[in-house]
Amino acid sequence: MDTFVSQTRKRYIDGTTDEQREPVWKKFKEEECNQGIVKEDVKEDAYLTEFSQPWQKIEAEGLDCDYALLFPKEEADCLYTQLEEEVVYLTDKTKIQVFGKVYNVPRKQATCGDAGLTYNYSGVSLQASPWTPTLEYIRDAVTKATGQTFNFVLINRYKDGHDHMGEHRDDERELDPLCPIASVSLGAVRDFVFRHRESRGKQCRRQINPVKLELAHGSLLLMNSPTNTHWYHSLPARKRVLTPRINLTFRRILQDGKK
DNA sequence: CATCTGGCACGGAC
DNA sequence: TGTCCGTGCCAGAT
Repeated sequence: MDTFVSQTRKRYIDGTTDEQREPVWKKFKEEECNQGIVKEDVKEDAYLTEFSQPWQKIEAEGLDCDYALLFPKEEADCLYTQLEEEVVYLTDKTKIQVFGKVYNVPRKQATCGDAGLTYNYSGVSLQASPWTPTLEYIRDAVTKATGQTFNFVLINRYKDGHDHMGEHRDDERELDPLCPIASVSLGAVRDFVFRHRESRGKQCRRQINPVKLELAHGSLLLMNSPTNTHWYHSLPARKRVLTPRINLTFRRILQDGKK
């Protein structure tokens, strides 16, 4: 089922392309967040035709993302099930050090990628396992949809709404800063929050509203340059979420850490 | 890329 | 309709 066309120019829900369009915004909470939010009630099948991609642009000062439903529900269900069988997560010895204390990460992690790649963050060094068939399939679907290639994927599994990830930037040295990061979501819908680096803290320099999204089952969020240099992102805990979410972030890693 | 805590907002019970 | 109270969310400290 070759639903996705090799087409590097993205087409949006309203049929326009990058050159033509104005950003389309939807408010998340009217009072708090007048930046963009992807919360359209999309009838996915209506947009996932053979010839168009239903991209939505998410923009703010220094933030540039594209969001689309990459997989229809049935296919996303299937991919989720296959990943649950295929992916071998690191044992719960995945530790992280913050403010001098060592913690287990509040989620499960795995890494796959081309042979020999390692990924370092917050003092942890993760060696890439070989690609699995399902991960290769998803990677190739992302490449067809975006025109971008990737040599590595970080897999995070959040077993329920208690699992989460704190605010951070993906600013590792070995990441190609100009290559977008492609985030594929499968399973439970979770909130996702961007916060501008200069609008954090009690006496922050500037008042810039956060950008809040819901990441749907089967969705793809492309984080384009320079988003990661200006904005932190997080996956906050959501107590009412009772089912798992698997997140795949496809990246391009530079072999010898040059920048 | 962590947890902990206090303040606050929201919503259900009555 | 008003108040009380439990829950969850967020921001700040560490």
